[in-house]
Amino acid sequence: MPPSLTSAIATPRPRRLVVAGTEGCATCAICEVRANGICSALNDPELERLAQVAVKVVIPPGQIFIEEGARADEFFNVTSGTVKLFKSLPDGRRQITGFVSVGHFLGLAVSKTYAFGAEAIDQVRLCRFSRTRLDPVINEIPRLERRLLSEAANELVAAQEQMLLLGRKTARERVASFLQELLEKEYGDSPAPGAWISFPMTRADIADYLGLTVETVSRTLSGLRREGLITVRNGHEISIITPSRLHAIARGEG
Amino acid sequence: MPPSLTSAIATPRPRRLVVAGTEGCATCAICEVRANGICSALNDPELERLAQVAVKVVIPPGQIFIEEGARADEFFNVTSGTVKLFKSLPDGRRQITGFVSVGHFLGLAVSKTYAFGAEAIDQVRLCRFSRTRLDPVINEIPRLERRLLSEAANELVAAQEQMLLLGRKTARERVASFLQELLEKEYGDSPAPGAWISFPMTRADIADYLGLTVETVSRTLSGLRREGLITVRNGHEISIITPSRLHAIARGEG
DNA sequence: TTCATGCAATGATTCATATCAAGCGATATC
DNA sequence: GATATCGCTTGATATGAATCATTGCATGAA
Repeated sequence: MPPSLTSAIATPRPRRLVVAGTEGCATCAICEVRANGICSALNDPELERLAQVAVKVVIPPGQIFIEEGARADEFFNVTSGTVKLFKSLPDGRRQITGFVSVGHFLGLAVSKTYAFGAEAIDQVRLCRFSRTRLDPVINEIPRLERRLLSEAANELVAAQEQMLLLGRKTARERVASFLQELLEKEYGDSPAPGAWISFPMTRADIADYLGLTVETVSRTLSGLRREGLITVRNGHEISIITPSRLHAIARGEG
Repeated sequence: MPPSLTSAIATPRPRRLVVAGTEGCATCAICEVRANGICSALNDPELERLAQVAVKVVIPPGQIFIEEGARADEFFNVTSGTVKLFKSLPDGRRQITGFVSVGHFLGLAVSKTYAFGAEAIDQVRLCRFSRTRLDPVINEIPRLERRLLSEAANELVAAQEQMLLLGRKTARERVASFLQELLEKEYGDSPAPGAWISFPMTRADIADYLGLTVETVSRTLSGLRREGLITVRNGHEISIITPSRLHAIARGEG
């Protein structure tokens, strides 16, 4: 009955939050991701202000650093690596609501607790902000709030697209949409046919993201491969031979 | 292959946007929904400022007033009635991403176009704002922006919950979740067992919201009725006999 | 080397939900 | 007053994806 139970159990539940490494960060101004994320909205003095409340942390692969339902008293800004966001049912079924990487921030919460969990897929670097210390900074810098709003609006659009996928698309269309999304993340809207795209998530992650089982994801990828639409290398690198065909499938016109 | 094609075709595609009625609104201060929506964040002079850019409109049932992909140059604030938001596939499959009623605002868009459509279910009253005229007002009133951000965060949480539903819940769990949601909208978290809740959406709407077919929604409701968990009256009123049982089912513990 | 473990692919079978079909009341149309 | 049409329900059947089962291939440990 529960579709993703197996994948949820097969995956070893990573241990509880232990911050693996922290480094002081007095110099957001020279941060390697300054052009991304919330920081891109700020000038030097504002960054200086932000730096005072930021701590850099490193999260090893597989570690959950936001626990569903935990007190939401921290904000994060991803500076490298890939994070999966998820929601779970009591029996272990899991839905991944998004994969986020450099530039994205995490922790926007309505209530006092996080409505979702977050787990590092590969090694992840984050900027961590205490909420109580970040709030006054946000109040001081309207552009920062503007930036958060636009980020939230973006995520909302992505979420609506994903609802369409989960509610109405076939397995084939879902997998095609996922690959399409990878392609867009890498190259924007310029297709670049034949280029290799590598992705860190496992088949189980993809399944939990697309509302399918591991087997269906695997079979569907094999199918697309057999049809000559894609090539797969080492399991975690794909090359999209015919982006336009894939795009058509993703929209249900395949 | 396309699950909701039938329901999409069965539903007569409502005609294009024609604003049915407009009334000037110089008096947001005495607006009946002042306590709700974006207005609740404002004091009298601020409301006065807002009123200058607002127009009240009335939308008849079935009319689409936001067209997917259309230029996004208006904001709306729902003052009465119920609206369904949706996304569609080229072949007509449709996913309803949410039902919104009094207090909600619509039109937060990332790009220059709306990523979703909006259709009135019953008669809907809206406050309409031209985006170009609203933007400066938002800049002037930080609290307004704060309010928009919190609203967006709320919607994001709801969207994640819905992704979990669409990706991982069974038909029974989906319908139970929907009823649960109706109950919460009406009574917050105090169950009020036995009270009648009326809802305006059709079975087809519910199906398109839950990623099911009309038939499955109907059968599932009948099942819950037969089991004595709910009572249905006139098709659009339900009474939840055992809220806790329903809640358990919705979370997959039924 | 051998063994265990995790991840992916694939085949056989089952099952939940879609599809197809029919009927029923309410409301609207001619 | 006959006849559509719409929204909903229910039954019979089909099917796409889940489930169950096996295998292969890495990688890491003993």
